[in-house]
Amino acid sequence: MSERYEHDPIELKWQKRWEEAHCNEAKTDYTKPKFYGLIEFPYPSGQGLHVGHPRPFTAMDVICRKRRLEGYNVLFPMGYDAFGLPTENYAIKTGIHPAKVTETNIARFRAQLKRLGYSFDWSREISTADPEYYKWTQWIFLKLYEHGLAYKAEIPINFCTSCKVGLANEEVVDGVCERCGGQVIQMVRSQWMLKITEYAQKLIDDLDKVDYIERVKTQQRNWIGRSEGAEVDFIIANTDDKLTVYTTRPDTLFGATYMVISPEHPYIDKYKGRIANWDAVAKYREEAAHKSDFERGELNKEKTGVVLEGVSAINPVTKKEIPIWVSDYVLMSYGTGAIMAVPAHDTRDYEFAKTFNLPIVEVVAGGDVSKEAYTECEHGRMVNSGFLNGMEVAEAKKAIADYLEKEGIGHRKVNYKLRDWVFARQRYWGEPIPLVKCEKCGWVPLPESELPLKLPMLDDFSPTDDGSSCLARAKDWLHTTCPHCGGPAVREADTMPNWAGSSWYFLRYTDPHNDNALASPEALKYWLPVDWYNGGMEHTTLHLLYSRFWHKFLYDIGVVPTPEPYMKRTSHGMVLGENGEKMSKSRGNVVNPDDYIKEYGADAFRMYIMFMGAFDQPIPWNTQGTKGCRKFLERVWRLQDMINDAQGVRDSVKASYHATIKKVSEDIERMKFNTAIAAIMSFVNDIYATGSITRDELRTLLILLFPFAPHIAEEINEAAKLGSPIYEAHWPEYDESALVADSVEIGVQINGKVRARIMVPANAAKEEIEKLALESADVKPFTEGKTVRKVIVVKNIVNIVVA
RNA sequence: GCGGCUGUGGUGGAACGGCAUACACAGCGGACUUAAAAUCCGCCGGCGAAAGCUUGCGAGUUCAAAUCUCGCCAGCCGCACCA
Repeated sequence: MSERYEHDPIELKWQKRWEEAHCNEAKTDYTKPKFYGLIEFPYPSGQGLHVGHPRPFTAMDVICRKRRLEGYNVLFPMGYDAFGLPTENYAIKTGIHPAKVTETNIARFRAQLKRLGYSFDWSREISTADPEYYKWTQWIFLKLYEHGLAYKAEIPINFCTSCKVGLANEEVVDGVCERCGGQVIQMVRSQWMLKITEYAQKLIDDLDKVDYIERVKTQQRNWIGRSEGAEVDFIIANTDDKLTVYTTRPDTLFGATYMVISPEHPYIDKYKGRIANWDAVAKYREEAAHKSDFERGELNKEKTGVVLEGVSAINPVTKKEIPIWVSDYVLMSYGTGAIMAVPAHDTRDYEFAKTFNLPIVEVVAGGDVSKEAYTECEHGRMVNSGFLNGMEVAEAKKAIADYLEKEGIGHRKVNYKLRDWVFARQRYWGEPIPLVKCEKCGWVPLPESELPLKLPMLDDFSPTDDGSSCLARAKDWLHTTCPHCGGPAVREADTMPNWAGSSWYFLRYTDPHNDNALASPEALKYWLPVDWYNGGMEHTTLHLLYSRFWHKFLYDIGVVPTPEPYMKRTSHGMVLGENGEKMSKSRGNVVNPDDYIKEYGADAFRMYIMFMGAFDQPIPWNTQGTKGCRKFLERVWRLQDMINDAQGVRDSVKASYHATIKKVSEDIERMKFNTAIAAIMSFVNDIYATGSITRDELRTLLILLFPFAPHIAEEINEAAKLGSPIYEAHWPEYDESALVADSVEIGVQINGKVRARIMVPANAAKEEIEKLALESADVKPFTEGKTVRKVIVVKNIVNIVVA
């Protein structure tokens, strides 16, 4: 009898053995076929791992372990996205330096990850907060700056009037400060921006070059939000000045009965002297400043606005004078911050016009504009539109654009919803921006030799009164000399957003200890692109887009060899709390895996996290679940006592054996881990039904199990003396011919309803199956006295159509 | 609001447009045991008297729909300074 299955000693033993064998480290042999598997590196929070982390980690571990057995040189690295807000807030509260906090948190994460038996290449571990790492983050920023992709702009931040601190959107709850409940206002600051919009078209186009799951591509396309339309100039009445709008519907220009500008639009101040109701306008603008773009975009809220009295515009085609309104549903951040309102054919304009009794002029026939806006009108014909009358919408779009361009009052324009990236935070715990402001020379980049520009060691991390980070108080650090002229200069006190370090970390893994470059060209050439990147859907629009942008830039300047960073992108569903809600500290439903690992072992935990549901779907955590997988592993453990003397694979389990190899092999590739495990379970059930197992059957079973539950697989393999350690084994192949049984049962449908099941020879011709089906005793009653109109024979079903 | 997604037994889920409920969890029964646990073997969706009906609801396409299309209803995720 084998000993009882005790997970702790077994798992610790094999973790040590693998480490000593260096079997999970990527080789620098650039002649072998390579596989680069990547998962999103974690933010090392103070709470340690929660059960959501292991889902993608285990999945990619399964894939990478399989790839190694298939003979690939595998790079499966791990690191930490270590800069961030919670660590800094914790430091403000406790006075412990964020670097210290980060170090402690990383140590905990590392220990937890190692305990789970992941086959990470620990020799390549990185942290974005490490100066050796962020040196290159700063280097990339300087390259962006050098190529004109970094610029300063006036951008509002959330500012708590009570704490005197800049707040992240997340920290603003219902318009007030999350911490103190104080009033939050929008405060405009000059901040560094990155021109991601310059890459908008490439970021859309190159989605055709990569193998991302479709919903990721769709979400990226929608986020970038390309639209084709026109910019149109409206003359401000009684001036030579013009107000430019962007519209995707220039064809409806004759229906523009008023205009709306954003509360932040510069024309409000420009025409202050002429605005008769200035007090009302100023008040409205003040109120709008307290709302986020998100709140302002809420459609179901009542439309608000105020008209500019004394300032109006001229519709360039009807020549009519139309009013200009200010409303917060128009955002300064999209288009020109001004719109022409065509209430007959836009839902928001329609509601606004109804609220304020503005004229509604139908310009596309087909709807009923007395009831609602007619927006789905691509095939409608133009009316009330002068020279456009009678045209279809598409035709009218072209005609009006030609007209605008001919008359010089507008032009075709492609617009993107994508906005440039605000690349500055008024925070301490981030990468310093390596620029200084010289009185004489303006903004001057640090020379590469001065990188990394390290964060100064401080004791007090609280921000300053004006919303700057505490770096603004580190005078010794802040005041420096200009690298250009040697005169006095001041460093940038803002730091980079945490997205910076994560935008290129996959490059560093290829050559993590390189002092001379972010990675050597040889390493980049061999390892790139990442073959398979798995991450959460929540990162689809920000992180994934930001890192594609940086990569494309680095490609354009010759630093990286591929135009796209990731060949394949898949996404896992979130692990929700037991109540079905997203796990969060505030909801109090965070589950820590430690307890489960302790009680059931890492193998059982890993199996359950893969077995619990479809990988791409969100799933609530179930405390009971791990137990079932533990029971299964014990069932596998007991196979040791069932080994017989037979050789090879017995005929009695041959079909099942080969089917299992096929199913597990294919399902891992499709990330159908739950059904792969179900197949292994079924095979074990089949083995139990025979009462014994051969050594060859067991060895194969353990190899199939190894990606999911590597420790127990190694242990049984060793204890039963089945051969070399499994990490040195080859992934098994299956015999297609062994899969087919002599005869198969197929269903017979009459008019689409299953009425019978018949046995047919496995390789029977369609005609033969049809004959057997029609002759079946169970089928006869349904066909008697009726005409058989049609018989469809497919794979494992026959459908007989009778009438 | 905008964008993405989901809806199948008591529970988690399975099902290239082709026999709905694989594999598990829970439950029930049997064997073993003085007994219990563990283990092994088996049963196990609902409604209906039955024919049958039944994959959130309602239509459609098809020889055939959980799967495709449209419309509802319900829920989840993201929305640019959380990571």
